[in-house]
Amino acid sequence: MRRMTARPGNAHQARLLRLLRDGGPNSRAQLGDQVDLSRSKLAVEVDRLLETGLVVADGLAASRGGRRSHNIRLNPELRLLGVDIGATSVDVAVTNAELETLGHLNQPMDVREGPVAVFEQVLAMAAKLRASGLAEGFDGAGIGVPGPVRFPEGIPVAPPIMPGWDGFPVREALSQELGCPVMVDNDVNLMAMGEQHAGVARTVVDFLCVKIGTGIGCGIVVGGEVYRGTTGSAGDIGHIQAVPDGRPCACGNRGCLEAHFSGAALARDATEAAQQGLSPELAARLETNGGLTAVDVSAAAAAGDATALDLIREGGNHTGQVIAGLVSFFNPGLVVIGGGVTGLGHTLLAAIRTQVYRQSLPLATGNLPIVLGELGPTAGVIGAARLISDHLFSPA
Amino acid sequence: MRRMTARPGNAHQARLLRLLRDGGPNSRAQLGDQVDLSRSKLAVEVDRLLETGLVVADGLAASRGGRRSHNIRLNPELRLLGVDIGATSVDVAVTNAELETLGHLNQPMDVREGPVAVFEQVLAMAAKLRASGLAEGFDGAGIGVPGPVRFPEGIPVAPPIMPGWDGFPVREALSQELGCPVMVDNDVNLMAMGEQHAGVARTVVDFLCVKIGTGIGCGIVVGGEVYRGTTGSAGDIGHIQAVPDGRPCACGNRGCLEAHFSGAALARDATEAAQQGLSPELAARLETNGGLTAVDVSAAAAAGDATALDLIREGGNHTGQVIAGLVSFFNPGLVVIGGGVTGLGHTLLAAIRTQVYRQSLPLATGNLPIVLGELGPTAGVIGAARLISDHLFSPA
DNA sequence: CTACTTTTTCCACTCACAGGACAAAGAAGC
DNA sequence: GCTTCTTTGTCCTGTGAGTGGAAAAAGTAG
Repeated sequence: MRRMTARPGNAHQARLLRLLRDGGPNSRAQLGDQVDLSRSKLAVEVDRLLETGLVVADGLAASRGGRRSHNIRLNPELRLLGVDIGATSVDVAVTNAELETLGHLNQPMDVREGPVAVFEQVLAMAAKLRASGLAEGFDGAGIGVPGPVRFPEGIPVAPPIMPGWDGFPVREALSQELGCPVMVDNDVNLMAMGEQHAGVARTVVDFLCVKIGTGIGCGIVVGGEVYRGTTGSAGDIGHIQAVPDGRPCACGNRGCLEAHFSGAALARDATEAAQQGLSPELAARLETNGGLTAVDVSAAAAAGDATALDLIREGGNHTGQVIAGLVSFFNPGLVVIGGGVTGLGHTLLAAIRTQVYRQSLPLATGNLPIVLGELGPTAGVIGAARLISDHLFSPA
Repeated sequence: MRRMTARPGNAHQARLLRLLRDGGPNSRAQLGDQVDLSRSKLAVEVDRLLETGLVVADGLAASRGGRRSHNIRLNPELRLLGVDIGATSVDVAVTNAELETLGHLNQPMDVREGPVAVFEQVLAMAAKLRASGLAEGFDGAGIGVPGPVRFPEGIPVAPPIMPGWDGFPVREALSQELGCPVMVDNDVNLMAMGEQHAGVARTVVDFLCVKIGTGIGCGIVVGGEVYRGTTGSAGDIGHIQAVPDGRPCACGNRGCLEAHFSGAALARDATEAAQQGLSPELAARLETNGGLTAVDVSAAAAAGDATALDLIREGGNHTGQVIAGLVSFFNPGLVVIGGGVTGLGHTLLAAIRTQVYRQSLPLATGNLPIVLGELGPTAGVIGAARLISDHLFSPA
């Protein structure tokens, strides 16, 4: 199939495309109910969209008591690529234009190997998905990277955990390789967009999305739009001080949240506890695997190991303390907790909730849900697909 | 003069009104350079605005090398009322539509006396300004109150330091009394709008405005618009924990920023220091005035009193610590420090800067100015006038 | 006084859009 | 099977907004 290069010609068309993306197939009449355009105008715009090939007719809709309407849907052959680059692994997924995941691959990877090696792997994974018949090519790709990004240009800036990526023109390079439009963003922002599109944050306009993985970051959504800050580093909460004169952190300060709780910190604490003989459960796992990760702590906690539970609780307390401050400041309508450590589940959540509800003022917490993300590892790739679809579905 | 009741009829007119407000008198041709409308269209819209009386012709502009253009300006008889209600005093000012202050009154007041008593005083002050010939009536009024506000309705919600104000329909009541449109907002948000309109934040779109007065609050501006949060309590940073297991706070927790540094806390600490004989300077002032306020500390510091300087430095450290966290999270392009304690000046500023620059990451602080507000006590009333003018200058 | 600019008005032409009329297609009731 | 009513889709015309050219008005520069 030849790739679509068309873009909506005006704001009305963009609006319609987004309605079809978010609401699935729709009859012309139903669309008319949602957009406040005259029937004639609507017909003209829909016809134009049909001409571009971005949308297609799709049979007849059920009758609403009179003549049956023709269904309209986004071209089911459109394909978007969602890439979520983490610190230690990468997710690549193919979606249709309605952002339904058609195929998903996850592979371990080390982001420190640099952009060239990583994108070689990403492109190979994309090729694999293509080869399996899911796509013949891509109409757009969204890329998430674990660090701050100069958003308009799609270039990482001074990313602490990604040596070799600073200034690498990710957007341009991948656009060349893939032959389609590409947008790049921080992985945390994409997780927020994913949960907003298909997860727990569907109905909220102002919310925070805290991702606890190798590091800790926070996606900020204001009025339905991701807020990125002046230099693209908004949400970088890993280095907020959680413990005065606490542990030394890689950033040079002491007591940073990330130094006290994150995938990396948790693994280190667990190893230490195992070596000190505090936890037979963890010691056994250390013996077996030759090392411990957050997943081991999670499993130990699930098995009722007291030390593992303590570690999680303590980390949750620190995280909750920082989040409590953010809640007072930002007054969100929802806080989503996600990332690799969601396996820690409700022990973590309970600790965070306790801190936030105790420390923030009632007006801010009164009706504030604090929940785990719904999408798990797919949040990032769905958010990536949504990022690029937002771009494709805006007037040219 | 009969008050203007007209409102712009469409977005173009609203745009023109705001240009005239922010840029002062302008020729038709200059306006044309800024709005991307055809000459004919522009002429039509300007004519309509002239008809409504919102703008008036104002002689001829200087030649730009050819025929001289007619000047257009906002009707100089328009009058806006800006009211900034603090915890212990109230500011009332009259401005023209270009938000130039024509008259300004400040009186001590206790917000705890409740809305009825306070508004009696405010209305008397407004009447005084009217009587002095500055205005014959008001075309709109903006009101700032020291607590969270349900913005659309203009009603304070659960304000901690304003007993008796919870649920009081400020907007409706004052609109009745004054006979003009009224908008109500948190005083901190108004200070931010003031500094944005006429102060240090003129060129920034994302910034924070920290107001240290009786309490501590923070105005948040995102993309040029004030962000108020889900329940209107965004920016309420006074109860973020600054010191673990610190001093007890009125809110029931310990270690809140406000308990360790604010106008009230500073006065208390100074009194204590004076009584313990740590500072002859402060003791003398305590003797003279029978009590100490932040102003006394400020004066003592200016006189070189070591204890006063220490108090300010320590407070600045706590404040800076909290702000450092907010900077990491929000990545603003500017931080403005204002409020009653700006008299503490550069000692305070230096302490805050030290903490922020030390604790936040370089990407966020690299190009981040932290400055004192430029407008002092007029920031609030100018912001109030701007709030209502934004309302008046939007399509009906 | 002439040549050139800038501003302003005037006017004809285009184009988007709303909304009514009508045809097409189906549902519900008899 | 027939009639009546509802919903959907198409066509068409009138209206009003807006553009851009032409020319007049009012300057400046030399």
